[in-house]
Amino acid sequence: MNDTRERILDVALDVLGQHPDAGMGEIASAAGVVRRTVYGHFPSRTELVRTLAQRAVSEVAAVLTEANASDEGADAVWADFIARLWPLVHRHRVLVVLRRGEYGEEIHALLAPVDRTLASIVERGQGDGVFGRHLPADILSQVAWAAVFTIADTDLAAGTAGARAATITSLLILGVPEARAKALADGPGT
Amino acid sequence: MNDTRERILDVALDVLGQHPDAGMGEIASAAGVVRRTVYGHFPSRTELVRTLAQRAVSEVAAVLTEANASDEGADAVWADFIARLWPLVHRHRVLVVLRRGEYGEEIHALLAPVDRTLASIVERGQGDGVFGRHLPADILSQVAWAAVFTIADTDLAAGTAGARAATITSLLILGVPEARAKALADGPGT
DNA sequence: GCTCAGTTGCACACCGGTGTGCAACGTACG
DNA sequence: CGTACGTTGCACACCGGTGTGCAACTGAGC
Repeated sequence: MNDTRERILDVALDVLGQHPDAGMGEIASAAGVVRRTVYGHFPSRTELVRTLAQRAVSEVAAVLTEANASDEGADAVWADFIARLWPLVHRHRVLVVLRRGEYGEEIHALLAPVDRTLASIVERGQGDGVFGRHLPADILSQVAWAAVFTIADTDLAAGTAGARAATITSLLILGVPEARAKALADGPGT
Repeated sequence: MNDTRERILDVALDVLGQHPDAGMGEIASAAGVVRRTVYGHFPSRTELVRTLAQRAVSEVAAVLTEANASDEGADAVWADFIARLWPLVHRHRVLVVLRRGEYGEEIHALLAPVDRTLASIVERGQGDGVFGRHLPADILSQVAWAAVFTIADTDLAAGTAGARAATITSLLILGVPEARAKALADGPGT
């Protein structure tokens, strides 16, 4: 089957997210296939990880674009983004995990456009007074972003509770008052 | 010299913090010593990492105990803790980094008392109404704690700006209003 | 029934890191 | 001066993961 390749990529995303040092053997058996078969689809482990990372980044970039298309305030855009992102947050866990170690440089480069968009949203929010100025926009966006993954690693990961928690927490980091953060997390409208 | 052992531990802390997969050779040369010498002080890489982790954890535990000894409010205790922790935050980077991968279990166990104390502080704060209830105390403390290290990884790491940013951000996560957070970050008094 | 693509199950060479053994060296301390 | 300890610079065996080669098998489509 040609969807073997797809299955390998999907499984590798999970496996590497949990255990970034997993070898080709581990990935292969998780995909219900033999190590040799993986090499039939990807010339090297590096190449597998590369395509994996590209796929994950393009998915998050798409979600971000959708959320950013709205003409809502920066806080609503952020909340919308986190809500959309949540169902596939495990697909990015691998990016966060892989960002340290061998592939760090490469993934950082792939993520650069996303980082920039995030920073611009935060910057706009700061300009409008809905976000705080306790940190420069680029760093602030990174910290808020990272918190989402921290929460994804907790017990809350499953269910909608996680999405709500991630949204509220990241908004708090951005300097949004608690009441407003909760309102944004609950109702998609203003 | 017998302080060779100390130097190895110190250097390993930095090296592994930056690059958790560093080998004995890398650590050795960073310590200005030959690989064989490291094995003269530590029977195995595992043992090196173990003593390293114990040392780092006991340092942070000491700082936490100091901060927690005060009878201030939970928010002031937290701010005090982060301020004290900041100068040696790089010594824990290694713990955070190592928490994923091979030594995860072990480090998690070492950190358990710290985690518990942190959670109890947050719980007290929630009871007093100074911290929010958007997350259960144990998870909330972990997220706030993790944010400190996220900030430590940014450009702000050096200087007092980082300490201030880390304190404010973690307090925001805990649900402290921005004005109060800034006040706590600036003045040690109420 | 034949073909062909994908898969399997070995075999192998290679590499890098680990941990050990041992002889030689230097030097601080008696 | 001599000795004793820490360090050095090899040597080596071992292990686990990578990537390749090749023959055999399977199964779906012609």
